[in-house]
Amino acid sequence: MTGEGRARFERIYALLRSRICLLDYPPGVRLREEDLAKEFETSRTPIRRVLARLEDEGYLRSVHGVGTIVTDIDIASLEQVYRLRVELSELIGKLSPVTPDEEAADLFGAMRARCEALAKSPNQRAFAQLNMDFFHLLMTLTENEPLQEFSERLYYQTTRIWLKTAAGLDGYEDTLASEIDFFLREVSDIATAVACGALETVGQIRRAHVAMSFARLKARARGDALPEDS
Amino acid sequence: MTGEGRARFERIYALLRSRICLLDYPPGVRLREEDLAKEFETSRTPIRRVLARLEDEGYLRSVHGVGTIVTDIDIASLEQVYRLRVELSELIGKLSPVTPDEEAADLFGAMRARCEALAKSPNQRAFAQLNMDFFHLLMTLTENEPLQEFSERLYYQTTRIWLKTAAGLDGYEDTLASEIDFFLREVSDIATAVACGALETVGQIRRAHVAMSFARLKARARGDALPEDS
DNA sequence: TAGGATTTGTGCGTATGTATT
DNA sequence: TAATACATACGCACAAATCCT
Repeated sequence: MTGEGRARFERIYALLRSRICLLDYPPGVRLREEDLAKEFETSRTPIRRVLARLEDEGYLRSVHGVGTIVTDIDIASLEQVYRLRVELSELIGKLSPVTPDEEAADLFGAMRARCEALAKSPNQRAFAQLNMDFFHLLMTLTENEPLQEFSERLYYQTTRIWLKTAAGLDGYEDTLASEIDFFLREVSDIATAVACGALETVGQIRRAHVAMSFARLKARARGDALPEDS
Repeated sequence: MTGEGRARFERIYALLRSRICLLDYPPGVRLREEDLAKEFETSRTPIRRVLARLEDEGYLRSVHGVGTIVTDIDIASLEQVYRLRVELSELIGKLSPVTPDEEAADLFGAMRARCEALAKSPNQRAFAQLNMDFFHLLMTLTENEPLQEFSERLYYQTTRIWLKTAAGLDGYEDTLASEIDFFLREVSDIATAVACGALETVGQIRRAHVAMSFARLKARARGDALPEDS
């Protein structure tokens, strides 16, 4: 695959994955090749190429005669994904970290500003988008491509389930506000560390926050009360 | 994809990947969809499904009008892959390690025996196969599926390049014998650790050997003399 | 430079499998 | 249980791109 076709492939792939992970296509939904072909003004063939990749990566499952279904994930599998994600998070600061220049520091500062604005008017979708943007910014701190690729896979898999779980809760508005608060602290701490050029510290902060995020997710799944904000 | 078609897909995928990684298809070789379709007695369509996955995983690159070419990899990229592989190796003992039963210990013992036999009559292809079998046996020690999947990707990518580099050297017979010797030690140490149920130790031994293996590879690429066997 | 040979990419009709009535 | 509707899997023909003479 090369040239123009390649570009179209990447575009459709990124868009569909984004829809899956932002729950525009929630787990269980059936995607129809024909509909997608019509939307992207092409035939079924290039669409099938994209769906095949999304299936290989675990976002979809095609069943002959039925349809192409957005996968769900059980809590046990999710735990495995999260545990690996925790370990990989720290490697950002260990494997080929880049020395952040002033421009990079500014980008992290801008991220903090966006986060503060969000905290004032919480919104789930905006939070999801900001979270995703922050992830991609973090990934620019390492030049290790396999690490980038794997981190991305784990991130998208966990995030969509995180969103699904969060959305299904009673009083999820409080939860959302609370999560945005935790996230603001993370972004803030990491922005500071980046400004100092302390990449290893960035990895450790990230690791801690990913781990805590999953701990809160499990706690809520069990119906526990959240520890008070100190 | 489901049922019979799925099984065929997996079979062809595993076989082609094996051919790529054992250098039956060395880097640069052009695969023709038509030929593969004939060999597996099917049309181009299912073959293209397999090639697409192999391309997504980095083993192949399809170029419109030219062919589907087995990728090569530069030493810089290989270093990135190896460094991540070193880190993931240790996780076998940390993320959902299984408690090995007597049968598992026996399997590792059998692996050691095969390795000792190989040391007496070195053979590159047999070594590659044994190495691959040992890898898969190691993977049974964790139940973390994402870790299994990523480790597998990194293993296959590094192994084929390792083989390519090793095969191209002057006096590679000595190198081969030496590498088999190192490998025998690794298998032996790990078999012992498994027998003790010391999974964390298994991960540490593995990590050390993966790291040393890459160090030797780089040293040979620079044309250094190998340190003497003590 | 032009044209023919070759190979992958695309489009679409048909086969096959599933679910529902 | 059988028939019908419908979606993916497959195979083939043709378009598009590249290479070589």
